[in-house]
Amino acid sequence: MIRAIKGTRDLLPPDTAVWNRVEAVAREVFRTYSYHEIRTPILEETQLFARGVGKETDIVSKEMYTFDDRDGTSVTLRPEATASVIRAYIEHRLDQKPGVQKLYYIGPMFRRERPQKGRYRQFFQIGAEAIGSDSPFIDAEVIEMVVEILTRAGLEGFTLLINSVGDANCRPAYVEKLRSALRSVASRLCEDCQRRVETNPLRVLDCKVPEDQIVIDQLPSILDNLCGVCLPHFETVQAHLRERGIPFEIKSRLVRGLDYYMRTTFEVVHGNLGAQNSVLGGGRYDGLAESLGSSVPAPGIGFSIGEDRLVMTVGQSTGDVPDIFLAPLGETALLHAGGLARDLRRRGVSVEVAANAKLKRAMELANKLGARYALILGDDEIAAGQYSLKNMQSGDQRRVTRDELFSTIGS
RNA sequence: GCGGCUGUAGCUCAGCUGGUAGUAGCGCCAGAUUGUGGUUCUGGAUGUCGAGGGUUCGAAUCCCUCCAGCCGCCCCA
Repeated sequence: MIRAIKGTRDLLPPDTAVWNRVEAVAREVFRTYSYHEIRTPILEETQLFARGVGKETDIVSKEMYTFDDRDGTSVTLRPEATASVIRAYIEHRLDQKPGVQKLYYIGPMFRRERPQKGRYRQFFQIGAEAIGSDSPFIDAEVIEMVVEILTRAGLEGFTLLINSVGDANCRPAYVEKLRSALRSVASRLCEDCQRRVETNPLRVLDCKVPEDQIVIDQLPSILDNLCGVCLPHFETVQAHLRERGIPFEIKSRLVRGLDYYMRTTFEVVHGNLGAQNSVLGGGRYDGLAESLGSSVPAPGIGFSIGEDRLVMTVGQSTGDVPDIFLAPLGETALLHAGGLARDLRRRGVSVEVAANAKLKRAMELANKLGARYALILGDDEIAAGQYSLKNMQSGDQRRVTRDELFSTIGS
């Protein structure tokens, strides 16, 4: 048997109904914040991610699906979408368009990790980017929007974490400060952290080993080391969030794994997701466009929601059920039912027709499918210009004319 | 990439220390006389017991390898 490859999966009904609902909510929220959809290719030149996401990140260094195209260029299945959106922004000179470019996307991403609960090799993200403004107002608006999407999608009990990771001005100095502080306490840390002291000191802050926490809590905080631009920026973002009544927690140890983040970063976590407790991550990336070759500055901020994780958390669906199930008796009635089904469908009614004529079987199916009504069409009904309409829940059955049928079901 | 656990019908599983697969539950299909579901009863279909190899007279049961899934590490969404 041929099966879906490791880390990928088929989404089947009724689950797809939940996916569709979540996406519909997201699109509706995006619309009200005047974001517009962008669709970029799933396949990109490898160097886009090497330069955009960062060569040293785990994503680029060991998780990408990369292969040589037939002409020899190295191509990659996108592991995230921000780099592509910025590429498109530069390529199509979207900086020439009026106002802040607000773009959103929904689609599959690919990372070759070990699959786990909430972690797949093909996974879906719902994300957005606001490009062309470095105002903290935009940061707050983006965060508000994401909270709105999660809430309206039905997510409960989540926590919004925010932080500032500084910029090219203050972060390097902080990293050095952190590194030297770490060297003096390294012996009290876990093996992984001892390695990180040299490779990536910021990652120590994200360590989950309980014994390390006491040591880590004593380390210098990025928030005490922000420069004269980053600090007021972060304070303004917080002021806006408070003004809008959005609850958040400052987590100075919140570190992101993509190189392009600067200043504001944020994350939403939820308890039901196991080790993969993050539903969403995002942040500001003012230098990204330039590092991808933009001749003009294009400060931006964005996020992406892990759709698989969101769907997992907002729960099950019973799926869509037919409004009415037609049970024609005999070939003549079936012909008639075909036309009637078409007319109902044109009125927006969802209809299923039993093609095999046995009434008992038809009623059984109507019941199993959860149809609200069943309509029996025998020769005598058709001759009389009336159908037998049965309410499947109450069991009531009555004769109705075609017009009565439409007015009963159509609403 | 590294650990741990798991892998028997569509689904959830039983099958003790090896003896040649379950009357299990749910689901599916078909019946219980003529045009009516949800309850009940009867019957039926479906498995190379994850794959390959080994031990053995004999393996779903023991051993090895692989594959897949789950959980954790790592990382992230």
